[in-house]
Amino acid sequence: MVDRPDEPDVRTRVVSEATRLLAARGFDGTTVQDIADAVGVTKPAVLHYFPSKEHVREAVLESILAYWKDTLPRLLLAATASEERFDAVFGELLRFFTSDPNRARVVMREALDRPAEMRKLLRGPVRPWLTAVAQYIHSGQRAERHYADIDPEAYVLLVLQLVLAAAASASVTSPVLEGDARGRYEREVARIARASLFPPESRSAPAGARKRAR
Amino acid sequence: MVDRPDEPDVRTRVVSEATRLLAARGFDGTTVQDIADAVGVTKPAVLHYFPSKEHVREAVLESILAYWKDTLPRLLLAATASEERFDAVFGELLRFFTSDPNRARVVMREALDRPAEMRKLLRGPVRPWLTAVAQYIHSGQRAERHYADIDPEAYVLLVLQLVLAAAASASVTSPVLEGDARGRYEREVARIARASLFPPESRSAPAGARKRAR
DNA sequence: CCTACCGATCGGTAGG
DNA sequence: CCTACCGATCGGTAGG
Repeated sequence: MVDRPDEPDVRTRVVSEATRLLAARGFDGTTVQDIADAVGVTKPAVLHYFPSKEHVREAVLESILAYWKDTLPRLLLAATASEERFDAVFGELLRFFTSDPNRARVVMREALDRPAEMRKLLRGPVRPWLTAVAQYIHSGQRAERHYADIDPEAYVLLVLQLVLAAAASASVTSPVLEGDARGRYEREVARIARASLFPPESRSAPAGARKRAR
Repeated sequence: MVDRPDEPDVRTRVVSEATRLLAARGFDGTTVQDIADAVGVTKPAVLHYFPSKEHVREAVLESILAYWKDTLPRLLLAATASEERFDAVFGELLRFFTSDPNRARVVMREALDRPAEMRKLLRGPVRPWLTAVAQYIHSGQRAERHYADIDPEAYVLLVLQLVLAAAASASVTSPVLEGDARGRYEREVARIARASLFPPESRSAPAGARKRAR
């Protein structure tokens, strides 16, 4: 357990490199040797810290979920106004996943590879937070801040998916866009999420067709 | 090469079963033997029709893309009005992928597993169609039918992603929703795509259009 | 299309 | 006795 104090311990580095490799190649496409090579240790060394390859996968997913277990409640409780709350949660969601697209890729692969486990996660530990956010939208609907025909639960799940998909595939889709592709892509994600939640202000209504440089 | 006339030939059945298996387990998680067993032939039989496992993968992806190469131009040319065009293309997109979620899963896995190839596809053969749809949105903006601040190219890419993600993961996210989960999910996808494109009609306008901070 | 195989490489574990 | 590993190789299975 004792380690050099000036560098991250092997466990931490395994999780970090495994995140990168699992995102790029998937679980079956990554060997324990690949992870060991990336960290700079031997394969048995990796299997000393994690009893099996499966344990590495779980640690990677856990490191991503752990962040939100702490952050989401803090964001929801800190913001009081409705729009503040949207900006705080959505902004952090977008920032977290675009700042390291590998996190989004790992989550998407997990949903594809192990749907049963992901379902269990959504119906269990994640559920209360989805419900909480949906509840805020529902309140906003009663106060006529949001569109009346939103399905709050479905909206929350779909915006989450949109952010994940956008972050995971920005490097693939960006070359299609000219100029600041990443910026354009991220701004449009935020615009879609916002425009489908908040009706436009009267002044910014359809009319003023501003033409976009391109 | 000769086959019974009353049942699909082996090639077709391999593509069909491989779509299912690749969607569920991915390329590295699927063995040629798995495909052979699903079809009811031996492994060498599969490798008789397709020179390698890689050729099976390409045939699966091709069978999905081929549909759109025919359908998209037809839909774009048939509809004349702007809203008709949106409904026609978006509706068919949603129908195609939700009617067999495995198609969406295969495309998503392909984007994750082979980003370079997917990039080439987007910049090459798919590009003209993305541009065409974006161009229609751009025209709609000039005619003040759409929001002025839409980034058409980014919007098209993101709606495509949203539909793919929604279709691919409906079986995972649906258990969170009560009642007709699939229906709620699909209706909300359509609502988000529409509400972020078309400003609301005046009658359905936001009651208390409030000011947005940020 | 099957039976019978190949070179290689997989995840995991032995003794030291 | 423990920890933190290494070199070597296990039984099985992959694509072809």
